[in-house]
Amino acid sequence: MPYGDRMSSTRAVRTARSHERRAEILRAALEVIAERGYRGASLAAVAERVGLTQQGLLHHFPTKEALLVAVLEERDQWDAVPSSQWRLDLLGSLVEYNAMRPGIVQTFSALLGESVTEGHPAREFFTQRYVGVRESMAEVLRAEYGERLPGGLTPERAAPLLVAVLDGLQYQWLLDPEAVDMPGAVRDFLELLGGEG
Amino acid sequence: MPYGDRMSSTRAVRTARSHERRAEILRAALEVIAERGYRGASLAAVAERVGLTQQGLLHHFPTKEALLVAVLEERDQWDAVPSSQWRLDLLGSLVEYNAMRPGIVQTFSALLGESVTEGHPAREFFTQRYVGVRESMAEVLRAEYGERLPGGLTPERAAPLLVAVLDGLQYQWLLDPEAVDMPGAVRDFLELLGGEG
DNA sequence: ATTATCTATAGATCTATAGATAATGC
DNA sequence: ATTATCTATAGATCTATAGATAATGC
Repeated sequence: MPYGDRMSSTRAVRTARSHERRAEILRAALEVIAERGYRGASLAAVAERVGLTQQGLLHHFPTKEALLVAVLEERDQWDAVPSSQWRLDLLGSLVEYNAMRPGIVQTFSALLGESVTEGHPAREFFTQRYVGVRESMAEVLRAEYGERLPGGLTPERAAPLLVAVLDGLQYQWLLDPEAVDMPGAVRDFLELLGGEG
Repeated sequence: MPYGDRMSSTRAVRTARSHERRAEILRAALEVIAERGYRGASLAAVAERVGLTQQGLLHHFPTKEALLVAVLEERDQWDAVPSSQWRLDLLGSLVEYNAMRPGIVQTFSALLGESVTEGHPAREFFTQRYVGVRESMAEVLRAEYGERLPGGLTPERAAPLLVAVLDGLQYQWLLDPEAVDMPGAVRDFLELLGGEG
């Protein structure tokens, strides 16, 4: 189908360019949100970072909220945690990796903090995300330990604690990286869950 | 000293009135910050809640930042945690109490989240607060268990975990109160720290 | 022809200052 | 006389819409 081919290859080029631009914008948005939060991030600040005017940016994302939604959807990175294939002893390494990317952690933490306020466009996203993350964590814990962890908890009781430790440590670490050994603390917690060794 | 007396009683009345007004404003600010965060909170919204114009409010607090500082200083409530007199088994009850005051928890959590962004006026406050809270928690743990907790951790290693659990659970609970038993989870964690019983 | 980007601009806000007026307490 | 509050307003922003112009790819 030459016609179809021409069409789709044309489109492919166009969307490739467009996707590139969108990706640039999303990267910039991620940075600006890390620095100022979503409410404090202006479209103009994001646009400037990719050499566009604010109105030029709105060609790619029709509203500020659409931009945030795209940022949230893009970032399965911060959903890299779960999946039934996961092994618990990878968690320490994952946190070590996060500790090398303070920007991402800061964007995530700023958005999570804002999301508890009323009418925040990320609220539903985070609510659903935590439902899923708790379930996945419980699965991972069950795969590792069965119905009862060495520490005595069921996977379902341990999961929210594990998630809370990860999130809570991020705030302490972002505020005072020198004072908090985030990966070390996570490993401490895993040992606590898993019994003496 | 009749003169001194008259002076101070006059002042006492004035400051009493003024303090009352300031307290009203701080309460309103707490609410508005819970709903919209600090950056999203407008002076006009706070003022309206106490029946003032925005300019009238600025008579009591000269800038928006001064208002936030006053809010943070006022709230030793969220610093009610530490002190060497504390007993660890009160923590569950404290969290139970917090679970009945979602407004306060939400204000705290929204501010903590925002505070990791650049140039946020609460950043230094939270950084210092966590240094102190970790130290106090370590002391409390040491008073209870000595140099080594039953779970195997030192007080200094356990303290950031305990604090992280408290903060992290608050976000999960604020987003989905039905799904998260915050006081129960805290008690689970305390048992984990303290060994089987 | 379509897509990307720009200029112009409307319409809301927002913080903060200046200065007038009312209320309070000697 | 001091304190509390108000009106008026400056000066910045901010998001979003309308419509023109440039670039891209048939």
